Amino acid sequence: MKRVSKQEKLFIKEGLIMANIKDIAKMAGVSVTTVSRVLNDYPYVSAEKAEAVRQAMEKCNYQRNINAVHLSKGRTFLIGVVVPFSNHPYFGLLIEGIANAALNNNYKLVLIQTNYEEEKEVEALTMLKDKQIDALIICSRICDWGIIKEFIEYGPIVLCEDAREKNVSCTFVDHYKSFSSALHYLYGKGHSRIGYCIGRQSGTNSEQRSAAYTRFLEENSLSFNPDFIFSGCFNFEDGEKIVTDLMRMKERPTALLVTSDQVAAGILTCCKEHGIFIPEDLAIMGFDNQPISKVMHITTLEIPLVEVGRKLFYQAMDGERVSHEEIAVKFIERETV
Amino acid sequence: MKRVSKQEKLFIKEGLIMANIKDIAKMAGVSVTTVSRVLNDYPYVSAEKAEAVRQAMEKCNYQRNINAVHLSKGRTFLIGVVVPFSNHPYFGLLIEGIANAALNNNYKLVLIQTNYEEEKEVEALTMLKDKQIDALIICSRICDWGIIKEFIEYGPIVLCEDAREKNVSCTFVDHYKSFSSALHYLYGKGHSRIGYCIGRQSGTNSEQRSAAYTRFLEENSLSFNPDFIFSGCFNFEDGEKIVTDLMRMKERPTALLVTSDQVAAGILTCCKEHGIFIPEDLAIMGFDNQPISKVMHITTLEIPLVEVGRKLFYQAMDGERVSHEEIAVKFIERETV
DNA sequence: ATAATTTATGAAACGCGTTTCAAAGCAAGA
DNA sequence: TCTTGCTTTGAAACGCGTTTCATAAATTAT
Repeated sequence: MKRVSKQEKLFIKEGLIMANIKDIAKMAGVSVTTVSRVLNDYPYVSAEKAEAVRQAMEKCNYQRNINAVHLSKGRTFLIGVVVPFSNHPYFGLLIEGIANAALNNNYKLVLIQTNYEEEKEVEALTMLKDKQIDALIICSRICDWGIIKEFIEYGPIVLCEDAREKNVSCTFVDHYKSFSSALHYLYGKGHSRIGYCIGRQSGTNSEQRSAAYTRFLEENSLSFNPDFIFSGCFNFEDGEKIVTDLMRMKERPTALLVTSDQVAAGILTCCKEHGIFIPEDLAIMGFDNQPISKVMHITTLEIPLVEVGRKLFYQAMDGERVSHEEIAVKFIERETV
Repeated sequence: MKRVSKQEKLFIKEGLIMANIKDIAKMAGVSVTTVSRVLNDYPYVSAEKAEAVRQAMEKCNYQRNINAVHLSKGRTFLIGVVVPFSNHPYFGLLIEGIANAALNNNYKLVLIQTNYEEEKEVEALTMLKDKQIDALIICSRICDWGIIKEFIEYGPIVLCEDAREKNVSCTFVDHYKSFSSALHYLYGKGHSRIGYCIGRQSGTNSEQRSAAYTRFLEENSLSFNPDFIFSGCFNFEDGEKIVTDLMRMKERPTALLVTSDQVAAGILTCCKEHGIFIPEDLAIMGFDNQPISKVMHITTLEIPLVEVGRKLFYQAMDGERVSHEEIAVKFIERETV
């Protein structure tokens, strides 16, 4: 046991060296147990001893080492959030909802931006295993379910996709249902050449949309044209490429179902520049009801993303129970169809 | 010292109870020091002992407790990032730059969304003090410098504002200079009734812009009209309110300097709907050169935000040195002036 | 009056990994 | 031959806080 010199005692008292709980105990004339009790608002400490502890802490500007607390308690009050991109309105809104709920519950976010690389997703899962985060929310992923399920035993994992057949919690939109209803709405408006724009073609959400589209075509005896499917559509600026592609096509869709209002807004803006009239030449329907859709009068389906984020957080906190929450999608009719 | 029962040994071997370093040492027939040496790629371990350790770890699916590692080593490989909003393109790009650099250097981000509340900013600073994060990047703040400087002793703090006169590192745009040059450009194009749109009126960056505007008016003997300054402009949809305000004004600016391309795009879109011609009736100049500015042909000043984020990260990693990096702003002329 | 409960305190063990220092053997250099 | 440096290993101390269990006194309930 290293003996503390007089010089070090002086430094600790003046806050030049960080004091530890033993220093505080000695200075206050109590045991480390009593100091810990004061720190953790435990009832059985006399008022005078509690005050002595508080004064010692203030004199030394004491701050406990949080890693020691985490080791002892087995919790870090950090929650991991996996997103493919930070700079994207959809995920920005999810993060906002999660972040606000987290701060209201004394949790902090660890943001893991994956760029849709499996290795990064596994890093996030490993943080759960090595106890660096108390829970993990996966907003979008590329890794197989088989990988995720190996980590469930280490802590709560929550998905932002339909996981009703899996033993993890989720908050999700039934994309098959909402995509189908949007397709039927467009069909009811007289459209039979309908295309759609998505971010990527893999993933649970995208598979559901694809299935809905295929089913829709069959039900209505419509032929499938692969050129009517546009992927890689994430941001406003991606609308430009879609319009360029449309201009080149002999046979064009007369309606586009676009899985992001931002992209829909980009398409709309570029169509105006190229003399394509909306909705006469091309009807456009968005998703999410982001603020930009109101400004530009885009017909859309509303998903309350901040609220989804909030629910994801509370599911992650409820580590005892697995729950599956479906989010209702609301139809917002404006001027683009 | 608690004696481990035969049942517990079996559970550890089968991975039903998490093994600790002592279990691995016993199973491999070495000391915990040797196990730690293997874990940390220390050279002085014989090949056969290293292999025995590795096999024991694999058999138990061993994962060390990262909080114990952090306690021992005094580092968590977490970096705090303070942003006012998650859902905003400017901060989204900064975070993207920081996040990519962080992952390339084995660091993870702890995202603290403050909604411009001082209390939240102090929470972030406290994480530095209690050793939960190794460094802190403040992208935008509301708290006084007096608060920040009390935390410098606990670890590296990096600001995204001009902090050349302070003992913290920063990566910044000289907003006085760039705002001045933009004002002079508009003046040179014949405009004397020039307004500007900003997010908020407080903060280092905003003060510099305000000073540049005041100086510009004086130099050119132009009168100050408070109605020409629009604040609360963060997103595309905020453009709508600005255009509504413009329509009500008797005396309107003939040019607008807008501190975000997103807002400029929103203004542009709404002007078109209200019969205001760009640039004939109103010239618009943006900032950042976000992708949307190219699609909509907005004249702008380019700030490479992803690169700024990257630089902020590397400054935070260089805890030994204080550095101040000015970012050059590049003029991009398009069609809105 | 006796038993049970509450209040208050502290020594020591506990969580789990890292590091220091001692010890021993071997090889190279003076 | 002696000294120095390298290689290898492990016991014990260290980091810093939390919790358990023992002890004693005071208060309340039977």
